[in-house]
Amino acid sequence: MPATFRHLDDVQQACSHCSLAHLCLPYGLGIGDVKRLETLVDAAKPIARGTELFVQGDKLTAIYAVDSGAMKTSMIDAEGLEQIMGFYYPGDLLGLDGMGDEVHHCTATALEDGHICRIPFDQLDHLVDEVPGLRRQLMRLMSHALSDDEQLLLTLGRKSSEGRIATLLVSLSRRRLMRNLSASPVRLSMKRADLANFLGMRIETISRVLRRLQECEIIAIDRAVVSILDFPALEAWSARGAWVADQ
Amino acid sequence: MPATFRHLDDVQQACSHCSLAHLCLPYGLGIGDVKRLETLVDAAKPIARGTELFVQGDKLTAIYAVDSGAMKTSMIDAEGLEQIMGFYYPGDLLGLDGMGDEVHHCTATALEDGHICRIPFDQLDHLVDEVPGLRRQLMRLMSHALSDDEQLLLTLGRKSSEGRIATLLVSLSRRRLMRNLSASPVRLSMKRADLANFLGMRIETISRVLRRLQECEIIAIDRAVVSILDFPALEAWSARGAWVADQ
DNA sequence: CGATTGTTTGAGGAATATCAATATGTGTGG
DNA sequence: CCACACATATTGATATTCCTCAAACAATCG
Repeated sequence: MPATFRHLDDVQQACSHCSLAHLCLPYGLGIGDVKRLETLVDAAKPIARGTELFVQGDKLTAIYAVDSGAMKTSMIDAEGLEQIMGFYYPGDLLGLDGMGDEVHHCTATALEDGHICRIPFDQLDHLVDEVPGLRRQLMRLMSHALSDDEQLLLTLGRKSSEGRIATLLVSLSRRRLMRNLSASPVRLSMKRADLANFLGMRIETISRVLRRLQECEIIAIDRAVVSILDFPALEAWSARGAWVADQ
Repeated sequence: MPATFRHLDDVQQACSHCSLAHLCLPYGLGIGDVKRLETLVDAAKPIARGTELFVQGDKLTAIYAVDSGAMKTSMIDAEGLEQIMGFYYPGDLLGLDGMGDEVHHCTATALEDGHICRIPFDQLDHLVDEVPGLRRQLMRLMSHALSDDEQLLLTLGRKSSEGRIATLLVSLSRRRLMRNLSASPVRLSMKRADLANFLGMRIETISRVLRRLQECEIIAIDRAVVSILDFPALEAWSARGAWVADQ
């Protein structure tokens, strides 16, 4: 067995611990296939806040999964400005967007200290040719990852600032639920400036909207931790300012 | 030879006429592979304005290429509102976003009478397993198609209304250049309401900005046809209101 | 603790949505 | 070909949202 491969016992533990469950790659594969895949995944490695996991333009050598902590991805757009693409929490996969041409399209940065799983791409790529179901699953994940982000960014584009914040909070909360975590509290690991960049508004406006949400007792904020007190109300706010397209 | 396959002579003509050239699938494949692929493509079929080529949720049975005319794609988002995802002109591929899970994620509608090429998915899928380069090329196209749209929508999110319109015009013009067409004029086949939906602003604002661009003699509008008189100026406007992220 | 970085709050102004009215274009049947 | 109805686009006046600038406040880190 090559040195990069680990024993199946270690691996089973690694991936079950990884809470990725149905969101991660194994979904839809046979038992044997999953085991072969799991042997590719390195144990979660620590990453320090501010560290870049990969940089836009880097050759894609691996796919990553957030084990603990939080990450952001960002792109430098045509005008040379940074645009934050998304925020990633435990269970989320990173680097899928670069699988097409094997180059990372964005930069991934740690928002706080955490741990990251690494799935070497060349080994995965070989396995893809051997296991028919894996290619499907990868493409499924790829298109889902992209369309989820896209969907969020799209709807944000037509909302008021209140709607944007509420939508983001609802989205983060829903993603927690999908991982069998409690809907609340949500941890906003990113700085206000990151939020502002992502949501396309100013940090001052972020502050004001969050204050308004607190005054209405829809959320409660303690440092980075946001407790959702009234989920239905938050959802109602998330529709706010979503212009109905005329005709 | 199955009835659905056509003779290579017909096919060569079909794809060379199709102006997809380097943008279409054949790019990067060997001559033999290209010929095998071309046998899958049906001749361009007419489509009437307003017709839906495929609908969100439909099983993916084919990939499409715009031969003539123009198309839009749209999604119904979580709040039940229509969100226009993009506009497609001759040479553009449609349906790539659904390749992951073989379900169309958006609805494609003809903006004017035109012609569409159809590439049956099941046959393409078989070919993918046989021709190694094709899978790469498809994933490349897939991720590019997605990231191009995403990029545009993203940058739009942080721009003023003037910046948004200018950016869209520049983008449409650049896409014409990529197909060896003249940069100008650009045909805005879609209604103002579609533009407004896509750009996240109101139709009245669209009107006003277009008027301002005309008054500055940067563009000239005749019906749906927009002539770009001063490309550098338009590019300058496209950066307008692109907030510099603080910090 | 200072120094630095990040966040909140306030006052004023610019951009853009909204509402209402008019104009232009497009298709249909006489 | 014209006249009408209907859809689409433009224009104007007003209201609102959100950004800008400026300052105070809180947190973090050496």
